[in-house]
Amino acid sequence: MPDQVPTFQHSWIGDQSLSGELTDKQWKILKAALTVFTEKGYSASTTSEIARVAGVAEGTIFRHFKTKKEILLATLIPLMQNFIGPGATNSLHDLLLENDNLPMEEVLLLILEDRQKHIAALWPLLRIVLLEANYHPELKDVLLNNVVRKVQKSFLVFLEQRQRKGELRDDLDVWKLMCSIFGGFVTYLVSCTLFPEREQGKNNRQELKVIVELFLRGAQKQT
Amino acid sequence: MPDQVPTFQHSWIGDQSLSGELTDKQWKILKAALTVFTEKGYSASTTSEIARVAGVAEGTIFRHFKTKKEILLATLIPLMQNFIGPGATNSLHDLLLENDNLPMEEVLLLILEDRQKHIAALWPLLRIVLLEANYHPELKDVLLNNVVRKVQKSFLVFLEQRQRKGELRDDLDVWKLMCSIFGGFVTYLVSCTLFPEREQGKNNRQELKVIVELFLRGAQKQT
DNA sequence: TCAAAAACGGAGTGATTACTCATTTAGGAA
DNA sequence: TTCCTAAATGAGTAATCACTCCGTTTTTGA
Repeated sequence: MPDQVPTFQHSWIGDQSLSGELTDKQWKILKAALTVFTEKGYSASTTSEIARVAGVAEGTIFRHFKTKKEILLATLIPLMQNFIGPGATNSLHDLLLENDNLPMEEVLLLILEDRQKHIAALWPLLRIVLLEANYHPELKDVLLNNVVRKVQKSFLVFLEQRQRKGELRDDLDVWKLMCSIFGGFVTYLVSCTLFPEREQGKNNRQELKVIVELFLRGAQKQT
Repeated sequence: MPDQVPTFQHSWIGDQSLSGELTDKQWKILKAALTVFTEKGYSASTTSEIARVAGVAEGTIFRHFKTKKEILLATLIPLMQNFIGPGATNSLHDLLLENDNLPMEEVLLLILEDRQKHIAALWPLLRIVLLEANYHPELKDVLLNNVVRKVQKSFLVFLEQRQRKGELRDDLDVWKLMCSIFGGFVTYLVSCTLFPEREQGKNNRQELKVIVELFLRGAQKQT
């Protein structure tokens, strides 16, 4: 059997994303684990394959991690805490600071375009996190508290500011407004991957503009 | 080890949902398989546990199904074709026929309430279907063609009718309108399960009304 | 009523699993 | 060079996996 070449390169992972103090071997193991888990899911992955991909002996793996599950957690939890979470909020935060004076419509478009690129780049990682969070409560906790809640908070603050400026209706909960734009956006992303034929040849920015406009017509203060 | 009592009872499955011609044993096996897969996922489930839950010998399983994967497909594919798919479209179809004369807002509210109940009742089944579709293309195909596309079509027809009546804007694709209401609705459902504390004590119907109103303000023809 | 056929049971198969452990290797200090 | 220690190794282990085989029981049909 020939060696399989991993189809998914984790080029976006910096050394600091997994943990501060990692030996060369630990680093190789976690990177290999991420590759294998990403391709087959946790249950269908084997420690022997992780060892093979990492280029170390199987015994070495269990010198650094007590169990297979510990490998999963040691891989995904630091990535959520140090990479996915900060990556999601920092970029959003900067974007909001820099464009505070722009009209709502343009800021939202910038945000959605930025998020779309970000999600696309991280998709293999996000996919395995979302899937495995269903079976491992430890992952679900970290996902909720270090990613979901933080992104929510940043975005809610932004919407509340705009609400105070009078650019958004104040007769209903900002949460509902967030659900509306978030839902429309995610549904568009899903629709792009499930039905690529539908979105082919269309201008992505134009499509995002429609989503923003549809949201704002519902969410803006009545003139 | 004491026998485990399945925590998820598939009381909603009718005999005809899985297949027309099933022996008693086959029926027991598929029901047990569904229970076990639902709890642990496909990869982490074992044929010996399925046999135990079904109350048959492990050999009996492989008399009826060649492989473990065949059990998965024989369980989920008929359920999608005969139960999830029809259940989703029939109810929608009836509801639209009966309330053709009602204003858009009320019909949408009825639809969302109906869908919410339906999804809640089927959730354990839908969950395993959505999760395993990520790893088994055969499931993904059936899910797309026998569930997603059919629901879409029914709903698109409804929206197009209302568009022709002048109740919805005709300056943009109905698809976008569908994405908008669908996204807002699904996001609300997800938010209810992820953050139950947020929705506790609130009137569900009232919350759905807000979603509908938010959508319609964006999607209705400007007066 | 009875023989042929089909269904069933459960011990058993080799392969594979997560994980262990005695041994080897590597690298720095004396 | 010669230790010493910690890291790395890979053959090995018991358990478990999906799946088979064959004797027994049940069903079928005439």
